[in-house]
Amino acid sequence: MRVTIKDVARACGFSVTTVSLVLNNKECRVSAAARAKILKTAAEMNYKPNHLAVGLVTKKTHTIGMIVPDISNFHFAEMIKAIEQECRANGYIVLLGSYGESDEQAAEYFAEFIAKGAEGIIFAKPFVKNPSRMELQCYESARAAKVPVVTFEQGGPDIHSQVVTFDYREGGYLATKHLLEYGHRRIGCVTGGSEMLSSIARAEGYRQALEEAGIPFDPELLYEGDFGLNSGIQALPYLLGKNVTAIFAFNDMMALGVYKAARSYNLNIPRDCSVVGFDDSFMNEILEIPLTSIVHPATEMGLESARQIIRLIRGEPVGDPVVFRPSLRVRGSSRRLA
Amino acid sequence: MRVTIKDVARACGFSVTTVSLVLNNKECRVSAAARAKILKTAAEMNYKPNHLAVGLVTKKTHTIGMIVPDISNFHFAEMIKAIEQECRANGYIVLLGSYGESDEQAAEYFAEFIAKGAEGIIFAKPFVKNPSRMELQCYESARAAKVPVVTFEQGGPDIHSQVVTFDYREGGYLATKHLLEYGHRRIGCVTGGSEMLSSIARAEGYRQALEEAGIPFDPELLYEGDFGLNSGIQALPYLLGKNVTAIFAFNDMMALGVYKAARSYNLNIPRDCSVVGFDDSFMNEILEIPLTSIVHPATEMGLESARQIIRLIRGEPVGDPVVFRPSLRVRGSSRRLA
DNA sequence: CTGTTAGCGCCTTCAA
DNA sequence: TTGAAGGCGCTAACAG
Repeated sequence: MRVTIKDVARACGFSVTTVSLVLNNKECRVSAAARAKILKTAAEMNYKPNHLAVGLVTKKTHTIGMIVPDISNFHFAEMIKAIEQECRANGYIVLLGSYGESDEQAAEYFAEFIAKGAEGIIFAKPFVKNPSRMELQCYESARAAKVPVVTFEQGGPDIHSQVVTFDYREGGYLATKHLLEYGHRRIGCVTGGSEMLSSIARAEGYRQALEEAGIPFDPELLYEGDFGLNSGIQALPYLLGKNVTAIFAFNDMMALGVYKAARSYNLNIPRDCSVVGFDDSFMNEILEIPLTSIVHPATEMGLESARQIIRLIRGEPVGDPVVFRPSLRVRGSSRRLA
Repeated sequence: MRVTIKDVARACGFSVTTVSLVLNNKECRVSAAARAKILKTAAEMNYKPNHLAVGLVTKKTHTIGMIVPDISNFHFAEMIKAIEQECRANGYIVLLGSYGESDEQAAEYFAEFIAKGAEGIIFAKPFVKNPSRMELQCYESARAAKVPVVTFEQGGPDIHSQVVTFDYREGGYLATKHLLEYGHRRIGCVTGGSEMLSSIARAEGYRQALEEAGIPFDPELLYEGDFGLNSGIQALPYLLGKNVTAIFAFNDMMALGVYKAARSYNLNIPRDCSVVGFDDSFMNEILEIPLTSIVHPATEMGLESARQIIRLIRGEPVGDPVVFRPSLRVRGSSRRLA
């Protein structure tokens, strides 16, 4: 098959040990002449170490697992890109898995990646109020295998992970406050799943802003979505039926759904309805009516998560959770009421 | 560390061999009682085989490498998603690498994935007229290691890969013909790199359609882009300066750039200029003026590439290159001239 | 300075 | 029906 270290050793008349020493740049011992000769023959024979064998003995695979719900979602695609680049820059290779809606699938990937020797796992799974057993099992198995994990939210007290997160509550607050300042009083929301902590946090920010403005909270103005395009499409008629003048979509994808639905109803954004999104994906600038949105920096968060997992792998100190702060980017989709 | 097969063997009083036999479902030998007991203790101890060790001896890692230029690009994100799902369904895990513009980076990933024991590689790298040495080296090293490769274009005769491709020429032809049928006579193009075969093919289709319509080809109407948003932004003023009435962008991303630029010039699509894209990403339907585009099915092509690489790995027959045919999806961005 | 000897965790003949 | 022994390719003590 492939050329092994043994072949190289035989070819240049040294022992396997010496060859290994040289090829791994162990500075110690070994004469310059031997080193040169070994390097030369290894190169000539196009020797490449078998990482499986190396990993088996060193316990280092230079591999990081990354598990996301959906690769084709803008936010995760950007994040994956940043993670992959940072990992590469540090000599790590990325194993990729996506689980869609399935906790079970996520847990399977978790186990699989650990079995494959991943030295760390970046796990982009939103926490819900009551995590499933499958989900807890992920963290449990990682702990047992001493594989560090980075998540994008703070889990419960029994969940051991380094956290790189975002102030979703503040994001919800900023978005709502912006619409309030523009004179809107009936503001609809397209939320994420009702059990999802990051969605609940946005909703809290929304309520707080309303409260500060002295506007009573009306649960009818919340339409429960799932962060997918269709949620936005379905939310628009519902919310317009509630006489909202503005819609805060808990992510950009759902805001795009609102856009799409608006076209089919012959409605004009922002004249007939203001829209604020959440994520600030690059599409927002390209739309005919650019989308006002909360900046949720996928690239920076991905980068930071990669940095953290690498520090953990190296046993370097990692400090407190990293919390990214939201900011608001105002564009044409939100309009000041007369 | 983790529990090994040896631990399980000791715990249930059988030999490592027997345990291995049972855990790998080798039907032969082993009493039902032994089998049951072994299975039970393995589960209790939460035994998970170490894939590195398994791979070292079986030469099977159940891993497939996937190398793309840019993860966050719609087209590749969708493709990656499909590949990941198909691989998972067949018990393969995906290693992900992106190389941006760098042939060297691509080659590094290639070597790295092979060293990590990838059993096959899906390589989404557009071919250029004169492939660099780094690039040829990728295929060479794969051949040497007997690792099958799937590409999305037909390479030269010395490039050994299974091909899952698309009729780019026909795509260029259809897009152009559509605009001609709508009465356009000066049709600008935003192309990809001038050396890139798939861009050249689109341009050939464009020329053929013009020729059939008896319109002389004017090289000034080609603006050389790079498949990125900015190319489209820059192309618009250039092409309008050449008095085109329609623009055929060689991918959707550049078409979006044209959209964005159009807004800043206060131009209306399709009134002032028709636009046709290429890829038909899901955004096209969401735009205020939905984008007419050539359907370039990322999901299907990704799926097929995964199927092919798996067949190759299994040593199953794979037949001729798979060629996807383009179709045109007409939407609001192209307009019939009076 | 260099080679010998043990494994890493697992699978697989071969022998019992 | 089961177990012992060897080896995958490599690193790392430990000797020379």
